[in-house]
Amino acid sequence: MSIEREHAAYDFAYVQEKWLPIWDKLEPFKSGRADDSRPKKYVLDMFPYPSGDLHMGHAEAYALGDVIARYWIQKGFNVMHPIGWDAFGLPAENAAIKRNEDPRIWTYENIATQKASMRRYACSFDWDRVFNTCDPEYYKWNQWLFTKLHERGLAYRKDSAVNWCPGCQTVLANEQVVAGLCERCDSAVTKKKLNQWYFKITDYADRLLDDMSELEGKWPEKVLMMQRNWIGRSQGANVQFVIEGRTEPVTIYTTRPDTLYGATFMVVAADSALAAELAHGTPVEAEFNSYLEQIKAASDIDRLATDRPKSGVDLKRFAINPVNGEKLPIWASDYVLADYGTGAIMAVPAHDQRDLDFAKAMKLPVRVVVETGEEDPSETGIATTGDGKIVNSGALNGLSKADAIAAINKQLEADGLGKSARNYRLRDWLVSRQRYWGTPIPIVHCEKCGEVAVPDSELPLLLPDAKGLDLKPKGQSPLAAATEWVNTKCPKCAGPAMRDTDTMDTFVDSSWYYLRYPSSTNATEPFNRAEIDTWLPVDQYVGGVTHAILHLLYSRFFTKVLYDMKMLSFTEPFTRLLNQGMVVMDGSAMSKSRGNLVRLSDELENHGVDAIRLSMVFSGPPEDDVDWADVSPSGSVKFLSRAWRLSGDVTSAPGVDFTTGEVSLRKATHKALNDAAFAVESFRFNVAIARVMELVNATRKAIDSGCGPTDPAVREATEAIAIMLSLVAPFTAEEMWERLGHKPAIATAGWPVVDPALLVADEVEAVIQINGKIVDRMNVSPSISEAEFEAAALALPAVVVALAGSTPKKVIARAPKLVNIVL
RNA sequence: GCCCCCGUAGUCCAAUGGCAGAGACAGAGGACUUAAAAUCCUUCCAGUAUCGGUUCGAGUCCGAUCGGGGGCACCA
Repeated sequence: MSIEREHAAYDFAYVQEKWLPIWDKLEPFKSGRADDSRPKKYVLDMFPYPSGDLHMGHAEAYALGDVIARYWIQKGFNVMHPIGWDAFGLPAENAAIKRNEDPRIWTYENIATQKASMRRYACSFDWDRVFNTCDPEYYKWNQWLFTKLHERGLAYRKDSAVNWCPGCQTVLANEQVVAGLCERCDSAVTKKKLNQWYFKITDYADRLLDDMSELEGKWPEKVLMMQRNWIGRSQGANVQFVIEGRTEPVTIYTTRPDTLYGATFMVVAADSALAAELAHGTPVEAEFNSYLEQIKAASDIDRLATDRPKSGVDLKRFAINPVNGEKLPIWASDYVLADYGTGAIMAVPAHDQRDLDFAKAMKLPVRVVVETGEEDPSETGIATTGDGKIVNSGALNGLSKADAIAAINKQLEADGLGKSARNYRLRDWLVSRQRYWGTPIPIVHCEKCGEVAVPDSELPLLLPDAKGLDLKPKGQSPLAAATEWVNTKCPKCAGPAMRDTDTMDTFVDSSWYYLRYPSSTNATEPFNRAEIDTWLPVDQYVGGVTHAILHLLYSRFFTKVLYDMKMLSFTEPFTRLLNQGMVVMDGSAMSKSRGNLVRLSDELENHGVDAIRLSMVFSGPPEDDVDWADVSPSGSVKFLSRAWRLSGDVTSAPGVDFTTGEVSLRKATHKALNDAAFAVESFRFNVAIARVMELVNATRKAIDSGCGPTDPAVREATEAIAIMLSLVAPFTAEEMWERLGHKPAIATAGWPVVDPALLVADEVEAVIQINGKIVDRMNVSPSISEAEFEAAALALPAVVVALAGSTPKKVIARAPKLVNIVL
């Protein structure tokens, strides 16, 4: 590469090749160790899944994370900005089946590819801290944590109707079912009765909800909303109903105990044990059984259809309403869920739409007990849910909804018939998976001892070799076929026992990985407490909103569990969160089938790394989607070479005294540094770049038609531009830095100190309004007093004319910007 | 059905309740050039979805409507 070419024009390809090996040697992003006295920052990007090479979405996410990490480094912080790979999971396994090879091969190949691409993309990662979740050194601690949760009763097995994906041939967590479809393969999810492992996240529902107050203003409001919604806490009451011919009463859950007198029937979930019991031995048992079969056959999609007619079976049994002794018929229906509340409800058709729909379909009575002023629900078919005066309700008559709830709760409690209760939409986290490429569950099943955890000394429990195993999904874990692996000895009694053949949901892997980076090679513990206390919690987490519920909720859960285990001193893992938008094309998500896929490698080839990074960051607010059709990478190239050209025009020597420079350009420089810093800290990266563009324009003007290239202010401005650009366009910035006579790496050059004296303007143009309309302007000193300012405004000829001798009603003066005279 | 967010030039987007325009894309014109590219300069374009309110003053706050996006969804 000749010198001539280097200086002829900005050549991004040449510059990229030039600096990478130099940076490899300098390692500017190695986070400081114990003796580093700089204040610490932990900036974390969500780690990628190695599904192939990096794509446009990665390019955006990592560009944004890089701006933040590089900014704090420039600001003098000891920044840890690590990366790793979320490497277990189905895509690898599916690829392995297709190619008939070990999923390890595909996974580690892709990791190598992505790693090389990240290096070329100039990500400011600390490469010493890398790990992959499929490394036995990592998943060993997954297993260790599983046994700790097991010890505490937070990992348990139960029989339950679980979400089953017929495509992936595995169970799914609630969180992985989106609108009745498998989030991965879009197959219609069905129900299957299975014995599976769960984590008891519901024990933490209240804390997961209440601790969110601490994240207010630091996490996107949207994410907090989604989590609140997902946890779905509801306040109500449990009420006992005596059942004719049954010794035990049945407890129902209601949020409207004030409407107890309006109950006209009871409904139990058709797929609950209670329903089966109530139907058993009655004349309707056959009818009930065939109804149950029908329900089981229905997919989630059918269940979720909004206009689905109500169905059910009259069990010909009766419950006694505890408040008035009325006999209520008991129905079994699928509109009541077996796993929410108690699986049984009192139906108040007048004031609940679902109950009303059911009552209409089954010709059951409707009784109004709250006068809301709306029309009769039995006429309109619309249940009235608002507040009003209670009627037809004995002692509650005349009360408001809130008062009635308080009164009836008190009464029920006194009579021992009920008490206030809470319920949650959140269910326990189903963690078993019937697939190969994941962490083996470290449990041995012994006929004598039951479930026995694999002892710490035997961890990691390695995945059996994929060779010889049929990985094709068949509803049972492929591990079951590894007979030598499965058949083992009970760690407790040494008798013959069998290993659990399921693997863990990969979300277990990502629920604590951020704790591993500070001591990523630690062989004796999952994470080192001293390192954790230094670096954690994560100061800034950056990632997609797709993980708003799953990953972020699970991570918060794990953190709280580890806190309870006294392994951590904090209860929230991520202090601040930034959700970047998606990269789309012409308004819709990129996909091969849509034919609007933009290849990152092509874009990098055509415009260079810096221009792509700049385009991503400049396109708009980071949380908005980037529509690639709206951005102009060639515009970014143009701007970068414009900035680069400045560095060749500067003629003063490095180290020249800036204070002798031309003042107006100096002011522009210091204002840009100040404003850009503020913009970066408030995640308005696009605005920060606009400030740099302004300064580039001002510097260009100063060189061409102002103070000229010899002025120290021109050097000061150009160096500031290079440093600010280093956050988003590291190659261009480094090249500028060298041309300005400095040594690499600019990444650690430091953000120039802003001189507050240079932030004050000499003169400000003030606006003079009469009744809010602008009549004149005047130049004033920024330090002018309010009184002086007002007097000057009133003395303006335009104002004197407008006033015509009259006295203004009111004068609002906001020195030094505005005077509003009210007539 | 319930909840949340967002509507600013042709486009992407700025604007602590105080001059609607910071920045860019696209367009137009000019300088340089034999010409083109590149570069530099200049320039057109909206009154902030609609209606009402609060205020000396509203893109910004409040209410309603319309439009767009998102979340949850038979959770009693």
